[in-house]
Amino acid sequence: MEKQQSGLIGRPRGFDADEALERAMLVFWEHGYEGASTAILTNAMGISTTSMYAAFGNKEKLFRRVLERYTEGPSAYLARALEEPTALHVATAILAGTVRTTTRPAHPHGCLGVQSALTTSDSGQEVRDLLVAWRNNGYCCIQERFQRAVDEGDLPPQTDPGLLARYLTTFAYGIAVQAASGVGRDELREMADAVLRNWPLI
Amino acid sequence: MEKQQSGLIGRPRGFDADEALERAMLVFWEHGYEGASTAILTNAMGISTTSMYAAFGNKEKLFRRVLERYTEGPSAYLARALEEPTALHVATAILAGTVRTTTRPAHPHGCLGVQSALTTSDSGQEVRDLLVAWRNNGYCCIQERFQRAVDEGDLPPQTDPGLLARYLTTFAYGIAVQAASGVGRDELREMADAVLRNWPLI
DNA sequence: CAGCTTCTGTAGCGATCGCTGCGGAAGTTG
DNA sequence: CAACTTCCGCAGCGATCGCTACAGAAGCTG
Repeated sequence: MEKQQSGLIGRPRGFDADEALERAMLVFWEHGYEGASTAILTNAMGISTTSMYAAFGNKEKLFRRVLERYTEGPSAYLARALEEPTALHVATAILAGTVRTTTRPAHPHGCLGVQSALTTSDSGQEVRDLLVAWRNNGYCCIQERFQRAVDEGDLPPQTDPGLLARYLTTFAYGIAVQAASGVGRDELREMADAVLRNWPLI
Repeated sequence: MEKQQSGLIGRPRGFDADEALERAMLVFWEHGYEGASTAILTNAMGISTTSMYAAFGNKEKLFRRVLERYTEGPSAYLARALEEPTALHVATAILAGTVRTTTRPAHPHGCLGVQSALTTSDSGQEVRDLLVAWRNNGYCCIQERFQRAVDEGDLPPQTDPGLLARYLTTFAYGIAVQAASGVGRDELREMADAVLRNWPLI
């Protein structure tokens, strides 16, 4: 159902699934999971509802694919940041990436992983939980990275890696909300710079 | 339509409008503006849809009333905080109030003003804009308070009140997202304390 | 070409959305 | 009590929700 299983037999798909996912991502990003109706989604994707359901299963599965794409695309700065040599470099890359991604011109403002389903109706609870897990996963990766920094002597030994990761993610979430509210890139970057001048705060 | 205009003539309202608003607030707080259906709202309020429309006009007007109630109730810590004698006291009261309100047991977690309509469908844009304005109003009040602190010599003269207010609100929004994601009160309070130990950061 | 598989456009499913017309019930004023 | 005003339960409005059955079109393999 979800993908062509026989491979090359039959009529091939008449649209680029990758580009359709990209367009769906922008709709979910702007309107949220429940705010994006299948009609708006399929219209933006340039395909019929039938094609969307044949290719992706249903709306929730489409969103899960979109979230994967978001993680490997606009949010990929996080994975790259974790590979920076020092905790300060990590934090710098995360905040710079957050500001850049949440205020990109001609893109929806804010963070898809934050604003897509902070609250939902009962039928959206699973997606809400999915995004809670998504954010928590990011937090855990940062925490582990900071723990490594402590072990390596990059951060003071009395540093609490969990608390420091909580501080950094809290700030990043706040930037996402500010961006979604229309606050400009320059102001957010200036603020992030001030935070980094006082690193590590905790 | 919205309220009894003749005063005492006719059959009096059969429910407590204040308590109905309180219950509606909890529903909007938990499910967001669009995630809270009129059926769930009226059921929680204990009244029929007809009564709700007669008393409050429509769903959007009900939400506006709820937002006023939220501002004067759970979010009243902000107005009180602005009256604290020093900028540090202001910031301390704001962060303490944010943590307390967003993690109150037996209440929805997070901040109604942040999570009710970060993203919406087209029909919810007005409420989304309303909450953007609500958050911006809070920011402006804090900025003006910090400007006063600079004028009074409470903050260093080179301090940028706008940037400092942006920093504080960003952190508060981040706390709200963390709380909505299930992060506990103690951890958030510990983090807020660390931020306040480094005040003013900017 | 024939025969097969898959895709896609139309049309519409049941359910829910926000909202309302209507008539009887309920409480107030003389 | 009668007359009046307002409230509220029932029922249902048109629109939209996520989703799907169906059949013909389209492209593959022989």
